[in-house]
Amino acid sequence: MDKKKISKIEKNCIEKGMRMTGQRRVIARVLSDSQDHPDVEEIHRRAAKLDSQISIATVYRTLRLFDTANVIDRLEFGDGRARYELNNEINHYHLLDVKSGKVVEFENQEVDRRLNEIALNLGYRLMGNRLDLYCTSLKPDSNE
Amino acid sequence: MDKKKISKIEKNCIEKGMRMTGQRRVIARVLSDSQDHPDVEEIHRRAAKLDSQISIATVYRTLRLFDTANVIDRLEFGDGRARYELNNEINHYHLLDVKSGKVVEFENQEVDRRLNEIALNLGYRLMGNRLDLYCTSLKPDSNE
DNA sequence: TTAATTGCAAAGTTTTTGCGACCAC
DNA sequence: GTGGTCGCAAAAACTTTGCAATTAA
Repeated sequence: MDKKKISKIEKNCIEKGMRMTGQRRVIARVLSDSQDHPDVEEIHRRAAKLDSQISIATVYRTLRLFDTANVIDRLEFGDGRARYELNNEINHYHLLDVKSGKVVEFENQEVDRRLNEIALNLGYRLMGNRLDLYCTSLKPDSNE
Repeated sequence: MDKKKISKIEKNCIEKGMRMTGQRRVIARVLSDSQDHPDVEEIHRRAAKLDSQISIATVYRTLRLFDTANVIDRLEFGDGRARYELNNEINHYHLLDVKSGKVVEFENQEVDRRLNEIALNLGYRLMGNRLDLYCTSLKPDSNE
C-alpha cells in the first residue's frame, strides 16, 4: 500500500534513540504490514522480499531490540517458537482455535479492570499480562 | 514426607492405562512434591536424587506423555524453557513478580465465568486458558 | 512372552554470539 | 571518525529420536 511513508513503529524507534538502519526499517515495515502473528522465520521470509540480503541473525537481534524497547510484543503459543506482533498500546487478548490454528484478537475492559484489582489485592502493581483462550469453534462448518 | 503412598498423579496415570515404570513413578513423585514450576532440567535434577540413573531423555518423554494425558500442565513464562506443574483440576492463574521471579498462583471464578462468556460470544467453546500477570511488588521491602 | 520403555548418543530446532567488514550519525 | 550494526558461521540451548537392551504386564 503506502510505500514511502514512515511507519508508526519506525517513528517509535527513532524517538527511543535507535539507529535506524535499512534492515531495521525493513523489519519494522514487515511487522507494520502484518495482521497476523508471524514467527521469526516467517518474519525473515517476509523481510527477504524487501531486502534479500538480510540475515536471520539480524532478524533475531532486531526483534529482541524492538521487544526490549517495548515497540513489539513477544508471544508464545506453545509450539516452541516465539511469535511477534506490534505493541499497539491498547491491551488485547488472544483466542486460539485449537483445531485450525486461527488466532482471534479481542479486547475487554471489564477483564482489564478485574485483573488490575486482583493484582492490587495481592499486593502488586500490574505491569502487563497475557491471556490466551484455547477454544474449539461452535460453527459446524469451520475449516480454517 | 509420605514415602510409600501412591501419589494422586500416579493413580491418575494408572487409570489412563499407562505402564508405570520406576522412572515414571519417580517423575510423578517429583511433580507431586513440587510447589513451584520447575523446568525440565530442574525436574531431572530432583528426579536424580531418587534415581541417579534416570536420563534427561526419559524426563522429556515422560513429561510429554503426562502433558498429553492431561495429568500435568505445560507452562511458558517467556524465558524459552517449558515449565510444568500438576494439573489440579481447579483452574488457576499465575502472577509473576518481574523483579524477583516469584510466582503467585490465584483463582478467580468471576474471571473464569467472564472468559467463558467471551468465548461463547465469539462463537467458540472454551477448552482451556492461560492467564499470566506481570507485576511489580507494592511492598517496598520486597526481596525474593 | 512381547510390546512398550529406557539410556545413550546423535541429530533436530530455535536462538545467541564472536568477529571482521561496514554504516549511520 | 567512530561506536553501533551487519552477515556469516560457529556454538549454545533446548528438545526429539534411532537403536539395542531391558522391563512391565
